[in-house]
Amino acid sequence: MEAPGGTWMALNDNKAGMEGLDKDKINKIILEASKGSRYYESELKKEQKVNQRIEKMLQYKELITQQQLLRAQEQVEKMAADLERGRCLGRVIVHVDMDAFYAAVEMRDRPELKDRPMAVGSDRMLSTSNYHARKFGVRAAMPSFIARKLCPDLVIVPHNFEKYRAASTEVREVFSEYDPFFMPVSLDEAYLDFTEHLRERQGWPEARRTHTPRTETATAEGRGVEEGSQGDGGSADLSLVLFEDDPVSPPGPQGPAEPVVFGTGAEEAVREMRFRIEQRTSLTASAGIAPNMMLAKVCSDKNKPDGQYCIPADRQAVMDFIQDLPIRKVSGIGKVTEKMLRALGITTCSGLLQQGALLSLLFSELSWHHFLQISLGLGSTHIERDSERKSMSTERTFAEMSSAEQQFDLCRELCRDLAQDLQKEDLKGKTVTVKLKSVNFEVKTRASTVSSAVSSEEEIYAVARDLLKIEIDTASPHPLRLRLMGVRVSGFLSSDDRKSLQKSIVSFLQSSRPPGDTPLPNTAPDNPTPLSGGAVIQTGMSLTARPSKPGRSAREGQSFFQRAEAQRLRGQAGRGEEREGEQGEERGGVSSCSLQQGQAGLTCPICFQQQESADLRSFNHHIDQCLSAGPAQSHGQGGNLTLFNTHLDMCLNQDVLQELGPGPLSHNASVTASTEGKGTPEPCQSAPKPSSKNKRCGSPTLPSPKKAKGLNPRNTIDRFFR
DNA sequence: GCGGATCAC
DNA sequence: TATGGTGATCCGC
Repeated sequence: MEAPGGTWMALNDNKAGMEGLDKDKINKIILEASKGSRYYESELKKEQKVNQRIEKMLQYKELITQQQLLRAQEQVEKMAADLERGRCLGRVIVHVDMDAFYAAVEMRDRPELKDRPMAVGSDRMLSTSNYHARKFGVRAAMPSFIARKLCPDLVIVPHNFEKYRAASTEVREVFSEYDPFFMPVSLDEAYLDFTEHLRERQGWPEARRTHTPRTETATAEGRGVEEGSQGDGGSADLSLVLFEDDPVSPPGPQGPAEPVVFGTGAEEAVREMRFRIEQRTSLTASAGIAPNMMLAKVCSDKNKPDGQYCIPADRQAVMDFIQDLPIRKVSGIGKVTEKMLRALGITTCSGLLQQGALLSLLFSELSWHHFLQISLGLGSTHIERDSERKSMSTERTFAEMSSAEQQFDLCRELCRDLAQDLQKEDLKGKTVTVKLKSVNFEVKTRASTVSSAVSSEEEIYAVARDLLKIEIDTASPHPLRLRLMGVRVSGFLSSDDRKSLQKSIVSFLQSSRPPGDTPLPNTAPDNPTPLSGGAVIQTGMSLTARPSKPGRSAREGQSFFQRAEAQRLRGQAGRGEEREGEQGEERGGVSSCSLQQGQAGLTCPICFQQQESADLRSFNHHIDQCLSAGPAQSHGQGGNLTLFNTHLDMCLNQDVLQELGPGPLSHNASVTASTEGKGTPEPCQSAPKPSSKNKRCGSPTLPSPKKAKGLNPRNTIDRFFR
């Protein structure tokens, strides 16, 4: 999905599809509609702040001496040389982006929308628009009332996420044939590593690269008649084979459903993938091919819609491409950064390189390293799957709310929703954050970290309520006039915490064994208060057990069975509407439970008798029975317990799963290992990711941050601009 | 750990 | 009349 963009209030002409209305006219309409509104005033204020930041930066720049600059220049050059040495051109990275995804899905399913300007969204805000509407200046993240002013005939279609998810699933199935470990960014976007595919593809016979177009009548709507009103005329007339890549003969002109043969090179392979996506979904995709993710992402935008662009694996080609590339095109450089850099006279990537020394003196280390990498056309060459989530939140915008009572009610409601979401992923966190936005669009967040992780409505609300109360009391006697409230939970238990809890569970289970049995040497030493049997029994009684009280140790709020269920559900449902929990399908889940589930059903960990039903709920019920009957009932054998321990390990701990070594997960495991920075035997190191969570630079070819810091600790003067 | 900002989608 | 929701990260305290 295209980013909102826009330079403050004005229209962002960054993107394609701006042929219709006069840009000035569009901007005028937007301004007219916005002027005087609280939103507008707030935007002005924000802009002022940025301007001040820039002012400070420029003032500081004046203080920089020639000598400082020379020293900095040296340092930057050294760093650039190091980066250059680590440059990797050996991988073929592809970024795929579906064209106007939501809008395209709606148009596919409702052909009458096809030649009308339309957008997908709510009454208040648009998610995306079709290319027809874009000519009017109607864009993603635009409020609907402005869109209607720009284009009175605009049709606004409400979201239908089920459909988008379904389409996305189909697209991803195609992706996985080229890279089973592709990295989804959102429903409509992904990075793929084509390197392996291309290696294999070299030996493929033509037949394996031949695809027959679907006939027009194959599906309900078909892809309809492209009227070629947009872009480069759609892809109905696939002129695929006239590309350089492969000498295969073109199909006869307009032959009915003539098979299409694709070449063996990167561009042909990507063309083939896009062709298959369109055949499969009647949706078009754009793609970028490049030696790294940063470049691939920029490339996919270049020939949008329904096009692709390739930067060959050649240093000069990369540098040529980078030369005049506007910095704003690079993912991670947003409105504010662009403006700050523009104030320094930098608008293109080559400018970043030329002004490297200056930037190293004006920006934080992380920032100027990032800039330097961009300026050299470097980026990550390894595609890592999503890491574990770090927070979960829910927030809502509403008509002005000033009554404290209502605010507390709403807060509770948000906590309830959030608790439900947390439970779906079986998460507990220690930090609760409340977000408030006033009717003047001023945003405040207030956080509190508690000693034991929370996940239930009551637990979260207990914290959130206090935070909210402080704000209300502080503002008193004035009421808080809110337009938005949100609640977030973060600080999730680490996998180490999970391990320790899982050991605790095991030790609990041991405690229910008859005396005389030697206990497993498994008790968590770092958990001074192992779970009391009562606690587990209480909270583990059933899947509908009420939330646990505060003050308990980690994760005990849910039984193992609840968690197994949660994990299973996780494998089916995504995380959210737009950004899904992608790796759910590949990791863990019920598949790892086959150890016990297998043919006959599940084995009860208490009585060690097989249960017929594989249904977790009834199984859980059985456990309840067993537990109520008391430990005296249990008569397990050591063998079974060991087996069960193993099972617990597998089900409870995804890290353990990965450590289990080769197998379907080995790729993941190796990726994880390499990102740990423990020496990467790979031919290509992942370029140090600027915005990576890893503070240290992953590549051994990089100078240590320490060195840079020691050189000029005061270099980082971002704070002067704030 | 907290809070404000920035960014992506 | 009227400008979203979710998640991540960075920076300076």
